[in-house]
Amino acid sequence: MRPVTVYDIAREANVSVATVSRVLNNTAPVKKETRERIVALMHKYQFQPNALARSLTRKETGMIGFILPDITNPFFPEVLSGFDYEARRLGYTYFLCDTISTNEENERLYDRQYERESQYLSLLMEKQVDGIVMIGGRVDLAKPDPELARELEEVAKRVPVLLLNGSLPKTKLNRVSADQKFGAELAVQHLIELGHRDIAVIGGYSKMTNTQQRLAGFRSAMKDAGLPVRKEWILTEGFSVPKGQEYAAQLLSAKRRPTAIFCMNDLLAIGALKAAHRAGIRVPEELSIVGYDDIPQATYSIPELTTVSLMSQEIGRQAARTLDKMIAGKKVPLFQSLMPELIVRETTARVPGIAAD
Amino acid sequence: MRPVTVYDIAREANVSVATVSRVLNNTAPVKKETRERIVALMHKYQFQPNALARSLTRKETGMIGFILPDITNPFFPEVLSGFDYEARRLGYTYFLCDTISTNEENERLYDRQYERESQYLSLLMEKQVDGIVMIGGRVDLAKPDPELARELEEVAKRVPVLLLNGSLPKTKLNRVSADQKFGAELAVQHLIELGHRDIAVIGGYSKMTNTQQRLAGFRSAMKDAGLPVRKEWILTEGFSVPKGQEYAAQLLSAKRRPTAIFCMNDLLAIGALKAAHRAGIRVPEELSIVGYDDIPQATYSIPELTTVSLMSQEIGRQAARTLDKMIAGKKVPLFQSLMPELIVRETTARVPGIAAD
DNA sequence: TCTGAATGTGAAACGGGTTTCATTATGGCT
DNA sequence: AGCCATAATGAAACCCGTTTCACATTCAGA
Repeated sequence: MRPVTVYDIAREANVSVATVSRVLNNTAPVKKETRERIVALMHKYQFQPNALARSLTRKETGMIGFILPDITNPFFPEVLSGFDYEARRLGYTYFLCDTISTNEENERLYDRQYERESQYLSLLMEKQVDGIVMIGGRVDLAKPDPELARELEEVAKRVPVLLLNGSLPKTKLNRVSADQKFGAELAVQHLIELGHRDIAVIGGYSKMTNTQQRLAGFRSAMKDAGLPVRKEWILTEGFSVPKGQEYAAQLLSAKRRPTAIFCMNDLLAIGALKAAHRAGIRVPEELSIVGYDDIPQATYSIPELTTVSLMSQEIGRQAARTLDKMIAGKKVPLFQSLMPELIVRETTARVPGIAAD
Repeated sequence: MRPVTVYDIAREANVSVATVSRVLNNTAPVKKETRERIVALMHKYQFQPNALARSLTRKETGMIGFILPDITNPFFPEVLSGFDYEARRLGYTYFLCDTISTNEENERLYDRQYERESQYLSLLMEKQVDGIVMIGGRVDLAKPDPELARELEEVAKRVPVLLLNGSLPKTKLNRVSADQKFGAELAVQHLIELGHRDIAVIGGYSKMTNTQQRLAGFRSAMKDAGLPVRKEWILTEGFSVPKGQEYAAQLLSAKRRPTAIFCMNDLLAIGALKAAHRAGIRVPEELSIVGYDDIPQATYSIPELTTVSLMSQEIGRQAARTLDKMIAGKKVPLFQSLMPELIVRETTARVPGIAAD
């Protein structure tokens, strides 16, 4: 059976569709009894206006595209849940666009990710979304992908685009990010205050903006404290638990080993925790570990992770609010920065051999 | 600047819009040179067909609504990622509909969840989605919510609806689920084979179908082995890490305590692990723990969790495939069941005091 | 009583595609 | 040479709302 339309309602109410539309949207006064007759019919037939038709003329859909690299990475659900909260409140629905591929064996493949980003960008345009938010992937590259830059600028001419936790230097795209350098400084300063001098860093991808900024934070904190940075204690390229375990195992098996490890995310920190455990090294007594992101899992581990909170939910919320303003044509700052917080839990302690104050 | 339409292309190519549409969709033969002329113009202007307009006539949108209770619960991203994989392959995009509320303090509120489900249902209808998949929430209630049942049956008349890992007894709604009872039997039999006789169960919600089924599996496995079930060792109402910790702590502090705990999900198991650690009880030497779901975090803990894999990704994939068939009007089985697998890792061992074979 | 403003309503155009139907040109085959 | 199937294309209707414009009423104020 065909869904009921404004025409059906109009016919049965003996009015024109214009009038039906008017009561539907409250856009013009309608005589009380006429209105009631129409409303009654709408209820009777459970009339639901076709959003496609409506959007076609109104030129707004209330739909947003959210492009992210991998929903199974717990950082993104956090951001997304903040975004969801505000977006829903503001009357938007959103397409989730995951750019990772998995093969039949459920292994994650990052190789075609960039291609996917482009595909989604044009798909979303066709779907006439009101706005697009992008996080991760090529947005995170320090050396901006010229292809993506060109593409995004093209897209941004037609529909508001917001970049989260990343940037595309040389382009004028709006973005909201956590201050990565500051976050890293927070973490490293904390370790230094605990007496650590031998601090290693693991994880991240050297090509990513975020990683570079955090590394910069690390370096600046070390420099401020007059501490040397040892190249062989900076192990990048990776963001997963296994990688964390691998790098930490490597560090811990060397003759000289660090007393603290700063991890580029919590997953790595969890891996480091496992490596320490396997090596029989106690955390935090013999080794301090600090993570980054403050995903929920940071409190699941034993001991619980000391970490830097990016306030992921807050980023998501801010994204929704900002995008809404952009859609409404209001002015928004080109760049919004959120200050991370250090969350001290159980994986950090005074450096071994130094008495507490 | 106004986006370019088929009319613009048609005018400049000196053809009618019908012809443009034909090359766009390859629905009828078009003379080679005409086609080339049109294609060239499409490239020149970067023509992107308006999906709204297209969907309006075609009466299909390629959009699906995915309703779930809480994206930050790691089980759902797993399912979703499987769903994403297949849905994308089949040419669908989907709206993510999270029904949980969070207040400004980021606390999760479950109270208005049911209301949200209903709101999303009608929103999705208005958006003209081709299909809807629902997981968790009221779908999971053993005593079906008559309101939801009525509503869903109404919706299902218009658009295919698929229920994941749940059911709505008395309704004829398609569903795909993991066999919860079987999964629980797997877990409990494993413990029994290791010599455990004193087995406790924690977590779940007594009103939920899944919980009841798993409990049934637990009971049947115990009965088959001729073991008694102690009421005070079944602690339900909860699915989180803190709850797991709380319940396990309670069990472990009693005079007589179980030698094994079967947890209704991995989050609870992680909590139990923490409780054991705090109580100074070694896992698995003194206490065996088995989880449920096999979320990625199950391998992050120390020791790694023995758990039951629901093959969450597989459920998501199957959902996408099935929904696609339903949309295409093909016949699909009313109920599809996936068999869970036991994943033995490090949290289970022979019961203390009994030598290995 | 007259007038300008506000109320109430319908006809028709519009948004941007798809699809049906009709028409003409073309090619293969007897 | 004649005929039918197929290719190639356009005009117009359609999908389902919104919006503009025009027109008729009603009402308050002078």
